[in-house]
Amino acid sequence: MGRGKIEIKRIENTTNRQVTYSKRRTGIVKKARELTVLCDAEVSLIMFSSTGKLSEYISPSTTTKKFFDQYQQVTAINLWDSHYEKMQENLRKQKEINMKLRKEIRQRIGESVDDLTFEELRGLEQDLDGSLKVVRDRKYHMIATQTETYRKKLRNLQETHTHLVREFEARGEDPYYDADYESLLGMSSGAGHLLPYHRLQPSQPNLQDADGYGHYNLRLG
Amino acid sequence: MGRGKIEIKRIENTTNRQVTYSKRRTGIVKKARELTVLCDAEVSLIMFSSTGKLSEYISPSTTTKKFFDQYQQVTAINLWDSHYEKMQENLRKQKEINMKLRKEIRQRIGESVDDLTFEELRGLEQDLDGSLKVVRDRKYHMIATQTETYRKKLRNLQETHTHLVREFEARGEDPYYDADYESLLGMSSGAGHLLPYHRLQPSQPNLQDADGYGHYNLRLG
DNA sequence: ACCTATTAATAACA
DNA sequence: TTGTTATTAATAGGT
Repeated sequence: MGRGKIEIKRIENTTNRQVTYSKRRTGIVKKARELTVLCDAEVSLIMFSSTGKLSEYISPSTTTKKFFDQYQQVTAINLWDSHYEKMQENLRKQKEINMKLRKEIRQRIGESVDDLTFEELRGLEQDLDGSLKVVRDRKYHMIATQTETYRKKLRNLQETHTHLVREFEARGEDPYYDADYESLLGMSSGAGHLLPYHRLQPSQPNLQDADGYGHYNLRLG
Repeated sequence: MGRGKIEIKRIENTTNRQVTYSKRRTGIVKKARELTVLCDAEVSLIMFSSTGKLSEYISPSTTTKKFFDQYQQVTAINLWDSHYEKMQENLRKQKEINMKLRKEIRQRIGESVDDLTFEELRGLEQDLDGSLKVVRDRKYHMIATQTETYRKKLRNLQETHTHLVREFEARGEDPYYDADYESLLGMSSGAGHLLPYHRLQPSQPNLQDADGYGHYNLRLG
């Protein structure tokens, strides 16, 4: 329907394409309106030009939203809605849980303990007592472990020293080195038990802080 | 364009109207498709017949959702999206907080205490110790209060009885009731079990937004 | 559904 | 963009 028949394929000439878009757009909107009126139908026509410009026709007596709703009702794209509902419900639950947790913590901390019944109080006390025991045990275990590590390292060091000394002795080197070594030992440790000829007795772990909060250097490893 | 010109107004004859709808629907969809191809446009055409039947054309390479998104982006019906984003973010935060709270509780209970540093352990121990003290204090205070109440009641009872006895004495009755009263006292003054133990459900906190995270009114108007 | 006279849309051009 | 117009496309009414 024009001065010549055209093939239905993309019009490469930009100007031409835009002119055609404009004219045909007018035409299709007219068709949509006619369909609406003649046949008592509801029509939504939305178009984006290649440049992204929006045009639309929506049959009167129908808002866009209403149209979408109707469309969704038919096509079940309203998964959205249920998703939304679920999300809201989820949020509500999360908040609720949250509050309960907060309250529990508050009580465990010792706040807001005034409105508990005696039985609840007694239960909470026992809980706390148990927890405290666990934590203390863990602490002591940690101290013990670290102490043990420390002792092992110490023992290792001693053995290294022993080997060193034996090497020196085996080589029968200039006694200069011996003297030097002895003085070195004397300076570096001041502890008789580090001397290679003394066997270390298994000393007790240093637990003087067992009842307090001792300052061990626990990051030996 | 037909055997005669027609006025653009509702076709009253139902059959005629439906035939026309069918024919014109085909026509307009063809137009839409041509527009899409010729002009490189995106087109959404949705139609409901007067009987509620849905027909649609949506340009290929565009999903319905994408189309809606694009439409909403242009028309600002996308209030939705931002609401949704906020909600999702909110939910994420709630869950995160939740996890932290759970972890804290677990540690306070004494579980999952193994991955704490020594310092953290020490802090936790002190916390627990403090909390335990608070709870114990509360418990003792409760006992004291209850005991005091009990004593007052007892005293009251005694006074009442004393008055009674005096009345009896004044009336010259046999002091038989004295003995009975004493034995009654002996039985009931065991104290502890008179405390009113109530096993109550943990009180339900009012959860309305008390956590400070605003609750959005997410519904579209 | 199909047919086709007739009207409507529009391609090319200005 | 808008207008003109030759030409094609859509379709109303009838079968």
